[in-house]
Amino acid sequence: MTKLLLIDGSSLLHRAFYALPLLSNADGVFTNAVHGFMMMFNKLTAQQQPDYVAVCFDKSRITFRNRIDPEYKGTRAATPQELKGQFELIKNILDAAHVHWLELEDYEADDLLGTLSRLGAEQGMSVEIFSGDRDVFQLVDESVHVFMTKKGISEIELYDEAAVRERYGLEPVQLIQVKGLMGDSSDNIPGVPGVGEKTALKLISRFGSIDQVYERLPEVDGPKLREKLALHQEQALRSRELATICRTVPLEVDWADFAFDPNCDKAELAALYDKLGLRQLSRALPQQKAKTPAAESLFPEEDPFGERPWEGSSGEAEAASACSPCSDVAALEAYLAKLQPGKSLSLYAQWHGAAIDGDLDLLSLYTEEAGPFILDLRPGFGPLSALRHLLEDAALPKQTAAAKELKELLAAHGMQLQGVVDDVYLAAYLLDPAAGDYALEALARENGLPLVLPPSPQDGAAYARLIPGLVEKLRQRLTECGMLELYTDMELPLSFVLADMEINGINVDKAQLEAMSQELLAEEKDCQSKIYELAGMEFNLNSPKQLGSVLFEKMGIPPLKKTKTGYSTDAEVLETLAPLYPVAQLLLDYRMVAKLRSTYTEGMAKLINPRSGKLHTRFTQTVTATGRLSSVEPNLQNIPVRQEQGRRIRKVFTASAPERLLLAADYSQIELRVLAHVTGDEKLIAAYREGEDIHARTAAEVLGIPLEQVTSEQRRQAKAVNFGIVYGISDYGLSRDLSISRKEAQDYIERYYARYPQVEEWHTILLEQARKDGYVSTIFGRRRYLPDLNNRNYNLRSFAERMAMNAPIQGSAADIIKIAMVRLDRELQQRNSASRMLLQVHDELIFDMAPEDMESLPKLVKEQMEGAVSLSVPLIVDLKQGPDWYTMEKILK
DNA sequence: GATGCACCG
DNA sequence: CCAGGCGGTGCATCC
Repeated sequence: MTKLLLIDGSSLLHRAFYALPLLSNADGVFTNAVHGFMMMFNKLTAQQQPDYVAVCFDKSRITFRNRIDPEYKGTRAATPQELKGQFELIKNILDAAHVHWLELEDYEADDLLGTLSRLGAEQGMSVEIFSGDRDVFQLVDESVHVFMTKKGISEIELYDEAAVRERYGLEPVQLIQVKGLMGDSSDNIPGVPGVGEKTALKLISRFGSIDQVYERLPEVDGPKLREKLALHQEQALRSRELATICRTVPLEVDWADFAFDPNCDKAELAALYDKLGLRQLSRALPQQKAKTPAAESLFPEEDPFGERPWEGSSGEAEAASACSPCSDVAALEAYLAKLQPGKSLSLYAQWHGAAIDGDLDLLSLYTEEAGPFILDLRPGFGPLSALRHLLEDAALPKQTAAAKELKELLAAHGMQLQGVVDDVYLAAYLLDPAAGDYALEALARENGLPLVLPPSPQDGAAYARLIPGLVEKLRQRLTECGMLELYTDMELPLSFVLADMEINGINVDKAQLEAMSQELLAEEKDCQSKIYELAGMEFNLNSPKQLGSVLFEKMGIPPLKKTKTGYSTDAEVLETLAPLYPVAQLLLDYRMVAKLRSTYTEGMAKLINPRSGKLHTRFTQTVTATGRLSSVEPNLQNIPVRQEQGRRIRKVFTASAPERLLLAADYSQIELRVLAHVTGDEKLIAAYREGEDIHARTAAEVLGIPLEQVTSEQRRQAKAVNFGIVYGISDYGLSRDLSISRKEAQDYIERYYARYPQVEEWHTILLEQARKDGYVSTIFGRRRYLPDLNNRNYNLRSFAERMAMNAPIQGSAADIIKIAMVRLDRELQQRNSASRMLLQVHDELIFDMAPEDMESLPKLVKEQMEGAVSLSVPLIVDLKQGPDWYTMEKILK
């Protein structure tokens, strides 16, 4: 059978561009996307051996779809400059390779694929479409199949009719109907607001098409959904039109033009590859004629640095050979001899396991004068000592990525890292705290820096050489955003404090922990057998699915709530059922003890460091969107406290010696105090200055009654309202929390705003400004970007609005405690104190207190925390001390 | 890898 | 009524 291969050139070039590091050749021409594209092309054509091939491109941004909806694809970001040029390049390469390509004014590549696949199929050909865009699934039929990129570009998946049916539960052509209903935010196709993929798939699989949905609208479940559909019928039909690939583009096709000959003359292509510095592709040319068997993947994982595309295009063969991992002390000393005093040194460490264990694999160094050096420490740590005088020299400025970990790694070898003036991760985090990932290569690309990483034959790359350029660029951006101080005076100093806290660790009583595990296990089994008895069968209690079917089907208990996938069995449901169904209470008991054992007693016991006998959590400084820290392995920021049985876990956390005590200092209502400050609300400020009970005051204000008459129930409700204000209030959330109707919750909020008009005004102005700026800020200028504030989707927009209202509050509180930590650490160092800061739990600091500090430390901590900043309301810190984290008594200071 | 659930501030 | 008042991590199940 004649085989026609159709390639979505626009989509695949984009895919390749974002999947590969941004590399340029010796002439500064960017080639990563064309490299990736041709690798994919060669692999697929070798595998499939098509008789005809065509590569289709978008011609321009404006197409016939813009006449249907002027906003179509209106939200698309501009194509990056580094990619734009590669579209011309790839067309030249395709010409040189004698591969037919086409583009047509007014149409997208998809439409050309749709039309050519139809024409090919009509000619009796078997058609394969290769794309990175799922929209082409609608073209799949008996004779048209789709190859879709998966996970970047290294894997490809084949979709035939059966595969599409399996994935979506629908016929391929019905996907047009689905997209009409759900829309597509990336193409700016509106769809029906409030209808997502789940609902759309459900509707189409039941009714078959949008037309049938509307024909049989009364049969659709749910009045709200019916209303939404009815309201947006026109938009749904228009969205479907936009989503439909045109299969009747006026094309004059002479199949002879499409003929693909792998053995044609490649001289011109080879010359072009050489000119572009695409060595790997160039080398593959002659072999390609001999039809090499297809490789498993484009970039085999087992040799991640061996055949990467930047090899050969770096134009730095000398530097490359000079920076293979090296463990030779003489070579290192020769390198160090080239350094000039006072010039900064860039450092990048690679290690395995926890950094505090010091298992360094590679340490990459870079200086402008001496270039890169990769120190291979896997054979042993001996060579590291040659660096001691440099690493400990505070006068030698050092630029790093992950300074906290580097400090820890070196501390494990008895070295005190000094002189760190930059950490690109912290800088990048401040610039976009929601990004989530700050890999050096990606940072270099995003910041428009040429990525010239010489390869190294084994398994290291001279990453340190990326650091100086990044530092320059990121510092410049921080300055522009007014965040440089946040970087130099808060995050960077804090990272060293955190390193010491992690290295120090916290003492735990392992024997007690293990005894608790045993007790909990016994209790768990007890609950388990009782539940089995009541259920009349045995099943997996930890499976919400099995549990749901036992409770709500077999036992006939009424299901109160559903989740996306089935019955809800969460604590709220079980608590409601508990008075009537004893099994519900048993399940709650079971869940509690199972949680305590698996996560806390057993989970933590596994993480005790065998050398120190302590728990060394890691504080992550670049994870939260608001500026808070988080804690992992183990998470010591969520040790149980609210219920007595869980709270007992705290007994295992003890001071590091019998004569010492733990000191806990927590800010009282710091977030509400920050709210009072940022809103400038007179009533809130007055209440805090008077030292009033803020929740009771809120109840009195909102209910219009005297403070003395507020009942405890009214106070509880007011407390929930205050939380709501901090979290970004919504009537839905408050109604859930207080088990009241939405209307009543709305009422509460309105009355709150009426009594605290400056809070309402702050919310209004904040959102207005944030919609314009695209971000909100803390008191200290820390930003959070919220692009969804202008999203057309109500849910996404509302979500962003709540984040906007919460982030300045939560983030400012995080800033304040960070300031206190940095200052307290300095004070302790200055005093040469034997007391240690151990933990931070968002609004609380835990110290291990030396006997001689028992008078002074509580005073110092209180002073420093309360005086970290001066707000328009006082900050109050409460202190407790005791031999363990459970047995704590208030200190009156 | 996503989901449900449970723990914290 | 698709799921939600904010910010996290960890365990277990299921796909």
